[in-house]
Amino acid sequence: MTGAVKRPRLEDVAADVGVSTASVSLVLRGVAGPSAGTRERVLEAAARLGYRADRAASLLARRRTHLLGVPVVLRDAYRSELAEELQVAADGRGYTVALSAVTPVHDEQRVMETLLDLRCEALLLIAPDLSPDALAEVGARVPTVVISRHVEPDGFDVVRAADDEGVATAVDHLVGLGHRDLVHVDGGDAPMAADRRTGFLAALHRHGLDGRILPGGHVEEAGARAARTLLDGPELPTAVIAANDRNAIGLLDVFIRAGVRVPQDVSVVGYDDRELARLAHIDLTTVNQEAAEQARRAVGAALERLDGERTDPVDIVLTPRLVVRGTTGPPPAR
Amino acid sequence: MTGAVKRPRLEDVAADVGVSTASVSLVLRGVAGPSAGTRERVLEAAARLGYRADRAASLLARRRTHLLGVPVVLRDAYRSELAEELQVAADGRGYTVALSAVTPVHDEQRVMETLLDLRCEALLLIAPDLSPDALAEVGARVPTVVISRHVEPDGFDVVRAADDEGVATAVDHLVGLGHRDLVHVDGGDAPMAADRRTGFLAALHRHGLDGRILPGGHVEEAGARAARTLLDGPELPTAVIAANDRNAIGLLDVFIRAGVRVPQDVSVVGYDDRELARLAHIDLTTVNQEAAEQARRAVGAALERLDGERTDPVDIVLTPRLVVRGTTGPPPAR
DNA sequence: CCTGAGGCTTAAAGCGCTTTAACACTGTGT
DNA sequence: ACACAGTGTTAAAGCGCTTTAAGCCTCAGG
Repeated sequence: MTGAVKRPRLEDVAADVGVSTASVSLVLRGVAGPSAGTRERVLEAAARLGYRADRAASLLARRRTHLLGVPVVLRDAYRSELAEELQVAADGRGYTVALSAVTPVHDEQRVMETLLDLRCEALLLIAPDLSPDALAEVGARVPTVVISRHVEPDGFDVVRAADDEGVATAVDHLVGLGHRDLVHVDGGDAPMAADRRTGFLAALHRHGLDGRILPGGHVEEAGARAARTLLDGPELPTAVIAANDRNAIGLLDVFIRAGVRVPQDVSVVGYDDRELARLAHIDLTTVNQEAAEQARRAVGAALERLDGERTDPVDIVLTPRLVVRGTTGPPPAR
Repeated sequence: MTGAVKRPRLEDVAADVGVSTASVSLVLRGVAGPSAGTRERVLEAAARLGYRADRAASLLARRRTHLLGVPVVLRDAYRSELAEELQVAADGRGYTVALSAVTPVHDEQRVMETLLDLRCEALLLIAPDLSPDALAEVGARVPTVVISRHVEPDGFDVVRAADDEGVATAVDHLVGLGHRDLVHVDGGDAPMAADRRTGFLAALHRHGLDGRILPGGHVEEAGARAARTLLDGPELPTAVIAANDRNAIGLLDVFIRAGVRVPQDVSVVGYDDRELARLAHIDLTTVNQEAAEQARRAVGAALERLDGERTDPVDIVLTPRLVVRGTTGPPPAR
């Protein structure tokens, strides 16, 4: 039953109160002008009639839409979480987030077009796979913020957490516990993998140590594979820093099935601090990327551009935070 | 750089070609009328100028928006996957999906309002938590389809997979393998849990058997807890059917850490067939809910209402499909 | 040669809201 | 009394597109 009760228009409210539509519009948007009396009567009538502004008409008339476009990869928990935080952050600043899913049949480009058709005023891209050139092109068209990806700002802003520092805190923690033989299972060709690799090596060098890097990937399967490789090797390292939490989960799973005790035999560190890592039976030491803060900064950066407060691109780099849980401990005595 | 190059308007294309905006509009929407010559010239000019219709204006003028609203719980992989499938299905029928996230600060009601403000013509609700009354209220306002939830259609349509049948296929499979002592770790007070419980018991009864039900929940933690309970009990069942895949993963994790072999000592079945279940080292036998098909049916149901082809509510029930993998096998010899 | 039909095209009236310039009024200072 | 600054309010002009009725041709038939 499509209760086809026509929704009330501004005009209906105006007629009810006995003022012009201009006054009603002014009151409803909280613009100064109308008297307290008018204000009150308009608000009462609007509430009584259940009036809700027609967004399409409103957008058409005013030049602003107050819509921020966010392409989202629903299969990726980290990106989904960030999208959620973006919506919260945008809401707090009076903006609405329009989400559109990147799927096998809707690539990033296509989703951005859809979002622009909806008249989003800015695009917030969460760890996009686009090339720097493609990003620059987008940035030239519409205010754009790239989130959680290390890329040179070029007509667009960047907000990210320092992956190298994040890995370094993990290294420091492990070395502090006495570990000397560390392995990093990397994220393959994922965008952030390079920084994590260099961060790993650089941190070890600072301690006068060297370390091994094992090719990995960003999903459980890759961690599992890496674990098997390690188990087949001559000697297990005393600690492993995984590319991310999913990778770490796969790693843990295979270790445990093989009878390797964590952290007694080997310590494991993840990355992302996903919900999964916090579960009692996983209890994974990991690195938190401050998603909420990244989201707030990203929305802030977009609004600065929209408000014309800034035109130069910025690169906002946050410091990740190590969360120590139960999968790390002193190395086994040799 | 907000390359503030004003986007071309219909009028610009019309001027370029030397015809009226009406003709251009007609051509661009593929409406019969304009001659082949006009058609061609308009299309050429539109492409050359990079014209894209302003959706807000277009929506305002025509009464339709071709927008379907989907509230999505980003933290829930099953719902996210369904949202993705909905977008694909809608796209195939010429509609666009507007997604909005349900977050701690945006409850389902609020998200629906946002979506309606964007002028979505229908709402597709994925396993909503709303009460039947609340759903009926929504359905009275706007064409609504409830997906993946067993609820009496009441002014809205329902598309779902039969949870009881799904569990029954799992039971049949296990009993066929020789199992006689089955346990179901349920989904607590999640909406689908009840059907899975009754399906479990009914299927066993058909085989002349009885079974135990353990209180659970829909996340890994609940499965882990249930596993500990079972390990502490007098005797392990030979097979466990979990509330869903996440629950099963938690269960498996604890079993494996305790040295229980799967499936040699105990068989485990999940529900949902999430990506995780397919991983080589998990290889979980589980029940697939045909998300893509549910999505197609849901979009179809919504469009039927929008096109006025149907006003009576429907309840479309699909049959889930058991996917046999490596966590199920014959029971241990006693 | 006139009429009517049929094919194209377009003028113009919205869609529901925002915004600006102009128009009352009041009261204040001179 | 008179100009002058507020204060409140509104008429009216869009925003960019769709849609309908009317107009203009051309051509076949009478």
